Amino acid sequence: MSAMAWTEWQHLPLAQEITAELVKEQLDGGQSFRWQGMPGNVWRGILGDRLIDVRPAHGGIDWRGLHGQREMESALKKYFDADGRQALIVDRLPWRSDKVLERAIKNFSGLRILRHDPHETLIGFLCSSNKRIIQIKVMVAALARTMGEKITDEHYALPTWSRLSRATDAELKACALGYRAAFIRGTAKKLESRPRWADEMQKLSTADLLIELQTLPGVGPKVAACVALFGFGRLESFPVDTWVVQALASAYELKGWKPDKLAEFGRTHFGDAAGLAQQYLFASARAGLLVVPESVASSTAKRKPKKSPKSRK
DNA sequence: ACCCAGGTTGTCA
DNA sequence: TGACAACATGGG
Repeated sequence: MSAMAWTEWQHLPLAQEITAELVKEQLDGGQSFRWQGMPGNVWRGILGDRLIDVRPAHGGIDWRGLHGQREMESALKKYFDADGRQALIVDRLPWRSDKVLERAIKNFSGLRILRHDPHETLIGFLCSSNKRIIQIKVMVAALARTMGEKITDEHYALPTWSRLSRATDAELKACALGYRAAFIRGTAKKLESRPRWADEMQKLSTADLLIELQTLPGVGPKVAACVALFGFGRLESFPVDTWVVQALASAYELKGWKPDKLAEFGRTHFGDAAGLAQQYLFASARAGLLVVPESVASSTAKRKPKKSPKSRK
């Protein structure tokens, strides 16, 4: 394809207003690894085999896509929760009795869990261990460029599990996955013969889904929780990563708790939208905006200040 | 040069 | 079960 043929910009109303900062947090804050920032608050991303631009606009978002791509608007409506279903769910969180959560929600008011494709989510988070978000994006883009279908000269869809199962050592090496290459290949070997794996897993309860996902190589409790949350829309799934460990330790006085215990705390304390709560806490912690209760603040104030991980991104 | 990164796995008590 | 190092790679 020589020149990209874009449609005209079109408007998609969203049930709740969205700011440029929220769009950035949602598209580039660790939920997705397939968007890149462009001039003018525009974000260019790949949804399946579609190349799409979006930008915040009054009352919703503006978007455009390449001519000939199918079902772009319906895909975006689902992706951005245009109906506003999550607003009702956020209100069910225990923010009335939880000052930390209340503040975290206010910090990123309107933040949503994007409804991603399971395949894309699984690939992304298989690459996520011991990597920063920016580096995960590089690895995922390399996988697409090396083995995916071309959309434009610069944009590629993600490869299928069937294709990934046939990846050569050289192809995987070119993606700079490190030890994660074995995760991708191992999971590909298990899923290449299950083209309907996502549909099959969607039928499972969330508890069973998490167990099923963890049978895949490279998928432990945290990656499974992320895939369930972002890829399968299970808003009760509560991923515990390094940021959440820090956040819960400092703001909820849960120092020394191990991840599985923290996950249990998250599920019971935050309830059926624990994953949404997690995302507000995650975003607030990364932005250095997490509120620490007085009792904790006073007890830690005497300790020598330790370097906060927020200085890097 | 050294430390860390949206963790998982294998290996020892 | 539970703690702990190893794991590849890149950036600060």
